[in-house]
Amino acid sequence: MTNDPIAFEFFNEIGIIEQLARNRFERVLPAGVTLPQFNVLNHFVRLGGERSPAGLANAFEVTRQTMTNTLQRLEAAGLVTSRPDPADGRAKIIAITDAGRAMRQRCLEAQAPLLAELGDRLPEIELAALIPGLRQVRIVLDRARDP
Amino acid sequence: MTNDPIAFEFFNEIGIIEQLARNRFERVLPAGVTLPQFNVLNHFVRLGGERSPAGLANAFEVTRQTMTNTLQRLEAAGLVTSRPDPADGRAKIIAITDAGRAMRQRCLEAQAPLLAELGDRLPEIELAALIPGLRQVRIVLDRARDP
DNA sequence: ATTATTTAATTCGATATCGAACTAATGGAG
DNA sequence: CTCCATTAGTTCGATATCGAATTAAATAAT
Repeated sequence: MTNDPIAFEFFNEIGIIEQLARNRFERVLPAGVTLPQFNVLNHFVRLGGERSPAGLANAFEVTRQTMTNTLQRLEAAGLVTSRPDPADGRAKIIAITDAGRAMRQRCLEAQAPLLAELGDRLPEIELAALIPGLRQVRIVLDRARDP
Repeated sequence: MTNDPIAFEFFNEIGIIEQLARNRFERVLPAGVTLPQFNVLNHFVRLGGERSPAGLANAFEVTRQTMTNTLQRLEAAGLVTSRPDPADGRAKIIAITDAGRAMRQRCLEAQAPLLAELGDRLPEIELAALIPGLRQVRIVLDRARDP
């Protein structure tokens, strides 16, 4: 149908899927919480401990400016706290609050029906089969960053 | 490592890849042209003819508001033209200009080195193997839209 | 020890994107 | 024909995201 390079087709599908998935996820999240915000809360709950803004930016592959923005909104909503790093005058230390944990839980519950619905339509086996290949692509792209 | 649902892992990889790929694409585009803008120009050149804003919005899976925004920027830059649809008083008809075609060509040339670099690191065979699965996921997600 | 480079975080301006709400035109139900 | 629901396009406000530039602190180089 088209004779675009394979890479074009590939990234086209990726882009469309990302858009559709983000949209569906965001529509079921509790009011005021966005997907990037949820991802940060989820990160804290899953991995525990505290993190620097730069560490979070790195983990999510966004710039520090972007993470600053997201963290400011989370802090304004009382979902995370921020304190100076005693060991490094430039740095901050971000921690999740109890309200943040509760909100993350609410988000999970809100998403459960959506995940179940997707599970009906997309057998997990099919998704699982794609993950190793995607991970490899991600690693290659990641390694090819700015250097 | 984690015991998230498979779907979570999947969409996580999708999201990160999309972000990295978009970033790399945009950095090689000529100044003033963004990825969504290029995609519209490319669409016109590949498929020919004219299109309504709503048709373009549908093709790219974005809202009409978003497409209005992109088209206004393209028109301001002289890369597309807009005229009323004689058959429907509400509608517009968008067409690419010669400048738009030239710009699309410049974008392709600017991206060639990047595609070549990716080709070195990501054998096309691997990408090609993932495409059918991705397409299926995309179709399922697309079908599950707003109803 | 002084200087230069790197790193952390931020601010600013731009674009994309969505949802909500609006206007105008179309088209179908009575 | 009249009224109402639908559709096309737009405007507005919010969030995410990046690149560029700034400030301050840490680290390396000399």
